Amino acid sequence: MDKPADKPDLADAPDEPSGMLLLEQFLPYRLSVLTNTVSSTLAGEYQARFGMSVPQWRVMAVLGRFPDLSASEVAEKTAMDKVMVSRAVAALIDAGRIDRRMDDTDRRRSVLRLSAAGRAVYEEIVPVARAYERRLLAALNTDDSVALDRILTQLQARAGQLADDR
Amino acid sequence: MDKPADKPDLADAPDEPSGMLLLEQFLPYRLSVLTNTVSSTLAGEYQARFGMSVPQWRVMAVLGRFPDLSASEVAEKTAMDKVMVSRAVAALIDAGRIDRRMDDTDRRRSVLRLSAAGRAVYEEIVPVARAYERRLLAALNTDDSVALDRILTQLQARAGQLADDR
DNA sequence: ATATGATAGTTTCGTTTGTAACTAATTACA
DNA sequence: TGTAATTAGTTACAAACGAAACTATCATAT
Repeated sequence: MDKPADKPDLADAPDEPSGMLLLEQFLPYRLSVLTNTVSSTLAGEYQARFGMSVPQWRVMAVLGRFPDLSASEVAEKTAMDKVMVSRAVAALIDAGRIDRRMDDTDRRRSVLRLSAAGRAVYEEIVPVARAYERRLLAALNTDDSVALDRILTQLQARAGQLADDR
Repeated sequence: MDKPADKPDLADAPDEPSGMLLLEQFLPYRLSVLTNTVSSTLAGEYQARFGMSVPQWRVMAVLGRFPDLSASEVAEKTAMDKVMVSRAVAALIDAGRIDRRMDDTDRRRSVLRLSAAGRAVYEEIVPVARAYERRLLAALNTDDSVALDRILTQLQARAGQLADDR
């Protein structure tokens, strides 16, 4: 109560006058820059080689792990919306990388899985993706790696709540 | 090498067979989902109220802190490319939120700063942005907050390197 | 049965974005 | 000097995206 409310402990933080915002210390901004760097670098690895977009790769990634999902199940697991899934699926079918068959008991649904060619591509990309992640995480010591896992889980949960209460 | 490779127990178990990739544990994916959640929630706060896009807000944020930058200096500080800065600046001038004057000693450059109206908007948004960040970080304990700051710095540095060696 | 509403997925349309080409001004240097 | 190479910033065009409208099928209820 007696603490002067506007003198937070700025000791090791570069100054940030309370009427201003230092973009380079602002968490949403830092996350955005990092994510852009990471995902465009990683995307570069498979875009050039396989002509595949990020949404397409996400669809393949989830079908590689969970075969026989419907498009909306894919949407749920990839955090993509159904329009984007629809377009990615169309392109992947066109490229012969996934197969679709209609569900007999519900003819609105279709069931998706990697084709043989699709699985071959998947199995080439997975090690590349893992290698990238490994090189990235090599920047952290073991404790920080563990902390990051926990932190991301907590931030995502909170960010989800904050998005909901509006 | 002799490990039994085929446990048919793929259900929901968080193990990650080496030929597969569990999207929900993959760092680039988790970063991407978190960033989308965070920045669309935050953007919602000022888009509705001020009709301002994310790129526009970034330009204002950096000009609020560092007046009299050129467009390319803004680009550098915001991690945006010059085309996007050009468009955001045009819209902001149009909305009367920033002023531009030509540099006398180099007539290619122009020098940008918030107008009075722009500063008023800036001063309304800053507390909203800070409040959001504070609520987000409240999900973490002090140690993890400190760790996150360090981790983001290290990951960004590494991601930058990895992006360069290609 | 048939009307109502919900769900799966696609198409359409306007906006945003990225790449490349462009204009204009400045610097390098021969 | 004068010509080539850089740099600041804009414009043009095509691809990517999100929101909303749409088609088709299924579920529910009267």
